[in-house]
Formats: sequence, C-alpha cells, structure tokens
Amino acid sequence: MNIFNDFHRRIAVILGTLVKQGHLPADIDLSRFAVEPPRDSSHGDISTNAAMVYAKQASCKPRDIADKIAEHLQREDGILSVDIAGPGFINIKIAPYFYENVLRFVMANPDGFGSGERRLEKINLEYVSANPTGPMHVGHGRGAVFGDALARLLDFDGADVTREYYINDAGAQVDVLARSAYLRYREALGEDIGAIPEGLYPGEYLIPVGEMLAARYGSSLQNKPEVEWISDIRVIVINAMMDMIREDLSQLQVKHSVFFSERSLQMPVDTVGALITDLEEKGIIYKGRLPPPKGQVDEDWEDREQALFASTRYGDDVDRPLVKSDGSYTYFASDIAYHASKFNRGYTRLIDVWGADHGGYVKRMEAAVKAVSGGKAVLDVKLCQLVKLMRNGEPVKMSKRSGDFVTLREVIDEVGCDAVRFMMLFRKNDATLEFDLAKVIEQSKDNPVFYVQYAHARCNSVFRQAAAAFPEADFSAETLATADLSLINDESERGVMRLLAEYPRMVEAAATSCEPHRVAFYLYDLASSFHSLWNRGKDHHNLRFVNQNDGILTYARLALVYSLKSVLASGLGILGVSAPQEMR
RNA sequence: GGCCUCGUAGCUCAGUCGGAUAGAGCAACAGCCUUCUAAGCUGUGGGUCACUGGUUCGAAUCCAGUCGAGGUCACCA
Repeated sequence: MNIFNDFHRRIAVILGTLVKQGHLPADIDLSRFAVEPPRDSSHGDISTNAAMVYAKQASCKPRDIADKIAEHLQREDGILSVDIAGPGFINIKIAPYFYENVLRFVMANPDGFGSGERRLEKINLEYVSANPTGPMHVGHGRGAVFGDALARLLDFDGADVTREYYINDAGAQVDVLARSAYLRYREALGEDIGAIPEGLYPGEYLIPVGEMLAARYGSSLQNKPEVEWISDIRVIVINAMMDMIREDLSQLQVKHSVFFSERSLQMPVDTVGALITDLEEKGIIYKGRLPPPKGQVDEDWEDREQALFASTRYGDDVDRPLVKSDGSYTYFASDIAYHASKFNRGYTRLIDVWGADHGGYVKRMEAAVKAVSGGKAVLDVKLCQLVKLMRNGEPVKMSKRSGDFVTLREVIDEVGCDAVRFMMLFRKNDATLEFDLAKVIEQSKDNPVFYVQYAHARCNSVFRQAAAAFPEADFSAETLATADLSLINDESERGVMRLLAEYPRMVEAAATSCEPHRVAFYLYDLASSFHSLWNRGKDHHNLRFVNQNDGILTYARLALVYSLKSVLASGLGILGVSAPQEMR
C-alpha cells in the first residue's frame, strides 16, 4: 500500500513503452528515477524527475520526454491532472480515492501498514557490546537504543534480523575485574582494604559481588595466591556484571537474541589460532615489522617482527598486529574470528553499532570481513556520537575515573524509558546529542516525546468523546471502514491523509539508510499536523471530529483518527516507545 | 602529522540514490484565547548551507583543496 511505489511501477511501464516506440534508448536503468511527494503540496500529490533523468541518454530535451510520459499518464485511472513544471518535473494530481484506500487499508490491517514483505535476507546486527566491567553509562545507552530501534526497523521492513551482543570476557581487563572483586571479597570478610589501588575498578557496584563471594566461599580463598582463585572469580564476576547489564538493557526495552562470548573463541578450542593459521596459508597474514606510530612519541614502542594482518590490501591504512609481545592475541585477532563466525553462521550482511571513540577501528574491521569472507560478506559500521547530558541547559558532570559517573540506570529511573529512547532517536546517530534531563519530562509542546505520545492519547480521547456523544454507535475498525470517506475533504484533513500515505515510503527509506531517526521526525510531523487539525476545531466547530448532529460525518472523521492512531502506534513501536491511551 | 565524524537561521537540529522558492522547534516580534474536544492557537521577521574551485541541465547534497570543531592513532578492550 505504497502509492509512490505504485506510481513508480506505472511510470516504469510507460518508460518501457517509450523504449519500444524508439523515443528512449534500450539500455536505460529503470530504477534510477524517483517518485516522491513534491516539496510544495500545491504542485500536486506525486512528482517524478523521470524526464530529467533520461533526457541526456535520449539526447533530447527533458520537456519533450515529459510530454510523452504525461500523455500516457493521463490515460491511467484516477489521474486528475498531469503538469510539467520547472526544468521537467512531472506533477500529478490524483483522485481522492487513492487516499481513501490508504485509510481503508490501515483499518483492515493496522499493524501491517508500512511493513515490508518478508525477505530471506539475514542480517546480523551487533550492538551495545559494552565491556562487562561495570554498569552501562549514558553513551552505551545511545548505542543500545539505536541498535535496538534499527533492529525493529529492519524487521518491520521485512528482513530477518539477529540481534547480537559480543561479550568481551577475555583479555587483561577481566583479570583486573576479578582482582577488584577479590578485594571487595576481602572487604566483605571484614578486612580494612583502605583506598582502592590505582589500576583496579573502584566502583561500588562490586561490593555486592564481594559479599556474594564471601557468602559462597567463606574465608576459604582469603590469603591464597591469585592462581588459586582468579579463574573461578573471573567467571563469577563476569556473570554478575552481565546480569547487571542485562537488567539495565531490559529497563530500556532493549533485547538481544545472541550473547556471544569472546572467551569461547579461545577456549576450549582455539578458534583464533586456527583462523590465523588458515589466513597465513592464504597469505593474508605475514611476518613483518610495523613503522612506529606517528604523532606523539611512545617510549614503550618496540620494533619487532610479528604476525601482521594485511588489511591495507582491503582498504585499511596500515597492516595490523594480531599477537601481543606476551604471546596472547590482540583484541583485533579475536574480533576477526568473531566476525568470521558470523559469516560461517550464514550472514553476509553484518551491521555493527559502535561508539564514536572506536571510529579508528572501522576500516580494519571492514577490511577483515572482506578478507575472511572472500568478499562475500559486507560489514557496515554505524557510529554513535557522544551524549552530552544536561539539566536545564547546564552540563551534568561525569567522572568515570572516580567510579561515580552517571549510569544509564540513574537516567532511566529519573526520566523513564520512553523519554530516553525517543530523545536518543530524535537525532542522527552520527551527530552529538544533547540530552536535557529537565526538558524531556516537561508536559508541553517543547518536549517532542510528550508531543508525539500525547497525539496518540488524544486520538484515543476523541474516541471516548465519540462514545459519549453516540452511545449506541459502533466505532470498530470494520464499521469505520464502511464510512463515506469522501466527506473528509477539508484541506487540513487532506494534509494529514497525505502524510499518512507517506508512511510506507518513509519506513522503507529509513530502513534502507539505517536511519531510525527518520521515523522519530516523521512522527513529530504527523503529531504536529494532527494537533493543528484538532485545534482548528476550536475556531471552526464544523471541523471537529465528533459532530453531535451528523453521525455520518463523525464516522468518516473517526476513520481518519483511527488510521492516525494506528500509524502513530506503529511508528512508536518501531522506536520502542510506548503509545499511551491517556496521559497522566 | 595520518585517519574518522562533522560544519545549515541568534540557539538546538531536519533536509529523500543530486531536483523546484533550503525547512521545523525554541528564542524574538504581532495578534488571538484565557477554555464550549485536556496541558494553548495563528501569523511575521530571520540563512553567502564554513570557504574556494571542479563535475552537470541542476549541488546544502558528489569530488579536490583550505579553514574550524570533536574523536582516534603498535603492544588497551
């Protein structure tokens, strides 16, 4: 039910006819032209640039081609007028029944409107992947919300999406975590541990872990050398941290279907080592030396021969080391094996959502995916920029070093999941985000979260009013679908209908470009046009949705309100924001 | 110094595979409403799209360079 796609097909057929008649060359690419709503609605309902796109190949003027297309278009059903404007735009005005059909479609199928057909395409979407060394902070929250909304969006568009979390449970940081927990364990047994030493995690969130260890092991691990406890505690503390992170994510309505452990790539089977051997045989890994890093001089720099991944062949700037000087694997080595596993599990389209501080890592990872998949898989990395937390326009201080940084949980507890999600999606992912804790809970037009949710609640309120005015009436979708929709003919009402008809096109574009923020902006526009229409009813009582003296008209208008409510709920669903029945 | 992301109205930001007179909210200004559909409504002013050049029928959008902001730069994850 996408009238723009519908017209795209129709015009493609016409272009095909023109090819047969010799007006256009045979090798034109029929997917290249656009069919879209004109910027100015006075130009009509639908606009296409087809004539301009093909004028050059046909070596004639855009207007000549436009004339021929227009000639065919005019013979189609439901076309009120076809005009050629500006440099060669074709502007089409269509009969109202197109829009009325949109409303009927929505009423018959409120959840399916705008959704794409189910495809076999499997997409692996990795997001959050916060290190299991502490609670999530606000920056993680942005990646979590963005990734989750993108998953919902791609799923709605018809793709088969696997939502994945990569647990960085290998490497030195995990030992640091285990030692930090051990210290809290000694504390729980009554030892005075004093200040947390430099290099260990100072956060108070490890205190309960220490208490849990004390309850479980008593004093049996006290005063024992590290080798006797570290491997057990490592597992326990990682599980505790992951439980905490999962709880944070569930507060945000963020879900994953796969949690993939980095450690599982090395134990019990050394997948990383096997992959390195394999890539050495293929010549993608070689022994070599790296030039010293540019910029600031690092005193610890040592020049040594090592195993290098030839990522420059796939677009990276330098080749990358895989094994540290102590013999363990670099993070990159594990990550290659991890992404190879995604490919081996049958995914050829991979999307990773990362924080902006990992921007320098993108090229090598995309290179690695090309290399291990033999060019069959493509990795697309989406970076989320920083979040600047504000309160009434003043920055909120964060200090990760002291361990008392603002956690994601604190923010959710203060303003709620809906506000966090909507505001984080009300911006492009690659632009920095100012998040004002005071503004997002305001109940006013200045707060987009409230504004959009309120539009949904207000639709509901209209139905309550209608039920009071017509106690005997049946306002179910089935009945409303039989209403005489041609009665919805005020220009402001038509504006809302046009916007509703654009929903499928907007969803498709948002999914294609992986930009869930477009959904948020669309909803804001839709809410705005609805609130505006509602307010017109103040001055012009004949424009009110519920008209006590005219049940027929009320039915028609409620059909519009019903559709509006469905689309608002659908869009909010993609964002993972609730659609309240009333505002409290 | 290399690489990445970005630069649009006083502020915060949208801008559709390149398309028509570059949009919205806030702020400012001017009216209206002060409740007969629930937390206001309507209108006005405001931009050299950082700068320069290139590509073309057409550039905020693509390319090159310059300036500016942030991020990042063997062996951390």
